[in-house]
Amino acid sequence: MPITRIQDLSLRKQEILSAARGLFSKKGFQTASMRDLAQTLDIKPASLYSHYQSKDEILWEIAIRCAREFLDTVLPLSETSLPVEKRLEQMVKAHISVIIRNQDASAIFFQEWIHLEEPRRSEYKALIDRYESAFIQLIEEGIGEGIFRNANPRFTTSMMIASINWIHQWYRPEGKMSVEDIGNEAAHFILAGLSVSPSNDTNVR
Amino acid sequence: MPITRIQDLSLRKQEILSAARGLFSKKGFQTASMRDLAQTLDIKPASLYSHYQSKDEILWEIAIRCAREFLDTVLPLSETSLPVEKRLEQMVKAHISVIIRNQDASAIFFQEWIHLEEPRRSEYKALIDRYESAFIQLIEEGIGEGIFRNANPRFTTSMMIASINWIHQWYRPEGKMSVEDIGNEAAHFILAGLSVSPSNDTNVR
DNA sequence: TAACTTGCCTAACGAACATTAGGTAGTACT
DNA sequence: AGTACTACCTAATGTTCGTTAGGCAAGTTA
Repeated sequence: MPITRIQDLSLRKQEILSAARGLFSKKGFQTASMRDLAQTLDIKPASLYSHYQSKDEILWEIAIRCAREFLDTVLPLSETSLPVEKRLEQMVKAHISVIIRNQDASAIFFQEWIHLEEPRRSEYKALIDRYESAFIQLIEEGIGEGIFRNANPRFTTSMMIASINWIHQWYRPEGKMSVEDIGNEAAHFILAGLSVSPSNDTNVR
Repeated sequence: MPITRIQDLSLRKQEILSAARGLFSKKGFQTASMRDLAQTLDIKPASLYSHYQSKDEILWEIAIRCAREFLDTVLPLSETSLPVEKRLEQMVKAHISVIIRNQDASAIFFQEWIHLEEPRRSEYKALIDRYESAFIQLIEEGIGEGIFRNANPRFTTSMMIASINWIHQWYRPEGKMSVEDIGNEAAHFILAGLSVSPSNDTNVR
């Protein structure tokens, strides 16, 4: 018996979460059944309930752990003493690396959480809002300093995060782009999109 | 040339599709049941089968019509005699206007089509690929002309479309941004992200 | 040794699911 | 008047769903 009472998940619980992540992200939460999950683990469906009380609880565990990973990894980078554009670049790259390290969980972080039952869904939504707010505030700060062009911070954040999140849909480790390549391309795209330098000829003001 | 011929629908069929669009986009295809759909229309579930043979067929009708709308509206703009960056700007704005005109259908165009059964799913996928290819080719053309920076065309297209598509998730007609505002912001963001002007970037060749 | 815990089992529950069979009014055309 | 079509109905099909009850064998602890 371990001395620490700080509860990490049992090995079995982790195995179940891992299998569920794969299933939920591949087929979607509603489509993946507890029977599917049990079969993946080579046990009977009822046995899952020795570990988790409900399907919703499994979704919740996956979602909340993934959310924490994003928040803990990315948010601290918004408060360093680096210049605004450097901070944003780091956040974008960090966000991408979290996606790629947790590709299955990311699908749940972005999409499947919507199927959480209340009150978990609201609690989760608040986390995401907090996450996005960090980006919005950073962009506002950059605009205030004249580093970024006068964009709509909320709109820009939405576009930015949507464009990055899509990575989880197509990224394959064996593909041509490395994580660094993706981070560089994405950061370049986004920072250029925010730069004050008048792009060569677009006539948008 | 046309992959699937779209015939005109009876009034009742249109009403069913309209209700289904709302339901599928709001709750997701799997979550929304034929019972839900029937209730929305104030008829019995079995009556739906007088009009459509299956739930899959309803999803298919919605998806394929929406796909046609995107392809017919946006693709012709890629072949005009305008400069590359102007064509891309028009395509982005046209894509956005289709999203906003068909907000419910767009959710299906982007996400719910995945639940189509074969062989419809593959046929649909081919349409989307054709759509994306037009953007990829345009970006390649722009890079070749030295108008766009040396980005990865496929990656950039993916980010670009993902960022625009997200609009259907939050746009509300009563919100602060008009369709024109959104089109301008998005086009600026994307074209600036592709411009050759080097911003503060680490890996410019 | 006895009690407790863990992790699985068999078996079944009620509910919800998409779908089908067969029928009936009302309307339109011949 | 007869035919055919439209748009719905009632009733039921078989399947799958999440979940529960109760039990059993092995390992751990007292």
